[in-house]
Amino acid sequence: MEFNDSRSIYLQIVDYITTGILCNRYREGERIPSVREMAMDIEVNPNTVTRSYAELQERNIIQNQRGIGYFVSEGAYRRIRDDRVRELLENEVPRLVQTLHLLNLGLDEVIEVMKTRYQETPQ
Amino acid sequence: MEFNDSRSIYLQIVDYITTGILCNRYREGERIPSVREMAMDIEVNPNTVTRSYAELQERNIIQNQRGIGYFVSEGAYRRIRDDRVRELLENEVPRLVQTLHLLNLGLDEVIEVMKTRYQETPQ
Amino acid sequence: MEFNDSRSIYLQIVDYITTGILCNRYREGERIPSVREMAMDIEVNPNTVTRSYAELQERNIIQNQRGIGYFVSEGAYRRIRDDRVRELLENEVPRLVQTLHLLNLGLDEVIEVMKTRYQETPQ
Amino acid sequence: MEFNDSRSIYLQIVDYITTGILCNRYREGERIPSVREMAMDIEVNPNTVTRSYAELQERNIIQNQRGIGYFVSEGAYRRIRDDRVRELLENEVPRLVQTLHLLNLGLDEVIEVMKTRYQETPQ
DNA sequence: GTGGTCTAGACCACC
DNA sequence: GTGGTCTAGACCACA
Repeated sequence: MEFNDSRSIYLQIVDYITTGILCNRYREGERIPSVREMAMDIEVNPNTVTRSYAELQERNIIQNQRGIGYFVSEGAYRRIRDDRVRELLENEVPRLVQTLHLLNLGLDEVIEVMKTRYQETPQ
Repeated sequence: MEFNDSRSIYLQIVDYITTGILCNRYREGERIPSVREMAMDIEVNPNTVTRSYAELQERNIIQNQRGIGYFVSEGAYRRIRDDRVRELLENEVPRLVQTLHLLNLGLDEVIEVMKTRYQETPQ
Repeated sequence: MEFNDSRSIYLQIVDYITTGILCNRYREGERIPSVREMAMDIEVNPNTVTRSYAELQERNIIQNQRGIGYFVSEGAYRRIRDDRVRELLENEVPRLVQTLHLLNLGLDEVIEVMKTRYQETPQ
Repeated sequence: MEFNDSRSIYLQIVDYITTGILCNRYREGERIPSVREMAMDIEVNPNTVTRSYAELQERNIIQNQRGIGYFVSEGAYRRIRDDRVRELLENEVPRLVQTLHLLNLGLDEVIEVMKTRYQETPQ
C-alpha cells in the first residue's frame, strides 16, 4: 500500500478500512485481519496498525474479542456512510463552491466535468 | 486572524496571501506588509511569517527587494489561479465523484445542493 | 565541525552532506544521522539541522520516513554530481577564463599551477 | 545594472568599479562618477553607493577630494590586479582542483574546455 | 527601517 | 525514539 506523506499513516489505514466496509470488502459481523496480518500486508509497523484499530474501536466501527480478533460492528456501514455524507454536504461542497467563486469559475463548467467523470468511472 | 489547528500556521499564512492575491487585496508589483507588520497584524511570531514568505518566494509568488520588503511578482495572480484550477479539476473533482460512487449518491442531488449554495454565497 | 563565517551554517551543512554522498560517506538508500545526532555531532542547534534537511529533501536528495529518519534517495549521487559538473562547466570555468583575460594572464601559466596541484592533492 | 541576489549590492558595486579600473573604464588619477550620478546610473539607493565608495576608499583604491569628488588612486590598478591574482592562485584554483577530484573528473577534459573558451572569448 | 540566521526551549504527532 | 512546528529573543548585514 502506498501512503500519502501529508497525512498520518494511521489515519490513512483508518480510511482504508472504513472504505473497505463501504464497498463490502469487510462486512458487518465478520473478522478483519489481525494487527500483525494487516501490518505485514501493508508493510507498516504493527504499532501503527494498533493505533488505527484503537481509533476505529473508539468510533464503534470495530470491536475487539479478546484472544480472537477484531470484528466489524453491527451498524458500522450506516454510521460510516452517514458521517461521510454529512462531511460531504456540510464541508466539502461548501468549500468547493467557495473556491469556484474565488476562481471566477462558473458552476456549469464544473458540473459538466463532474458528469463526464461520473459516467466514466466504472466502480 | 484565527487559525485552524489541523494545519500548520505558516501554511495558513501562505494561503491567506495567495487568496489575498486572488481577490485583489494584494496586487502584482505592490509591496506586501513587512514580516514584522504581518506578524503583529495576525498575532504570530515573526519567524513564522518569515517561513511563509520564504515558501512564497520559492514559489515565485513574491520577491524580495533587499532592505525594502517583499513585492508580489508579476504573473503571480495567473500562476496561483492556474494552480488552483488544476488542483480542482485533477484532484478535488475526481475525489468528489469517487466519493459519490462510494456512498451510492446520485450526482443530481449533489448538484442541487451546489446550485443552492452557489447562489446564496454573497461574494 | 568548523564553519565558515561568510556562508550560513545551514547551507554549509547541506554541502557537508552532498559532499558526503559524493565521496560515499553516505550511500543511497541508507539512513543519515537523525536531526538530534547530527546536531550533537557538529555542535549546532537542532533547528539548524532541521532546516538543512528540509532543503535537502526539497532537492530530492534525502527522503523522510516518518518516525524513523531520513534516508538518501535513489539517484541522489547522480543528481548531485550532474549538478556540480554543470555548475563547473557553465559557470565556474567561464568565470575563471574571463578573469584570466581581465588580468592579462596566459592560460598556460594557470594550467601549470593546476597540474601541479592536481598531482599533489592526495584524495 | 542587474544585481545578483546572493551577494550584497554594495559589494557588487565595488566589483563593478574595480573591474572598471582593470579594463580601463576608470583610469588612475581620474574622477569617477559622484555618489548621486552612480546611484542614478545603476538605479540604487545613494546610501548603498556611499557604502561601496567607503569600502573602496578604505582599500585605497579611490580617494575623496572634499567638495570635488572621488578619484582613482595612484597604483590602484596594480593593487587590484595583485589581489585578484593572489585570490585566483591561492583560493580559486585549489578549490577547482579539489572539485575535480571529488567529481572524478580528469584534468585534461577541463583544460580542453578552458582552452576553447579562452580563444572564443573576444574581450 | 528591512529580512536572514541562529539559539534555546518547548510541545506535539507519530512510529 | 523520530521529525515538525512554534515562540522568544538575539544578532547581523543591508538599504
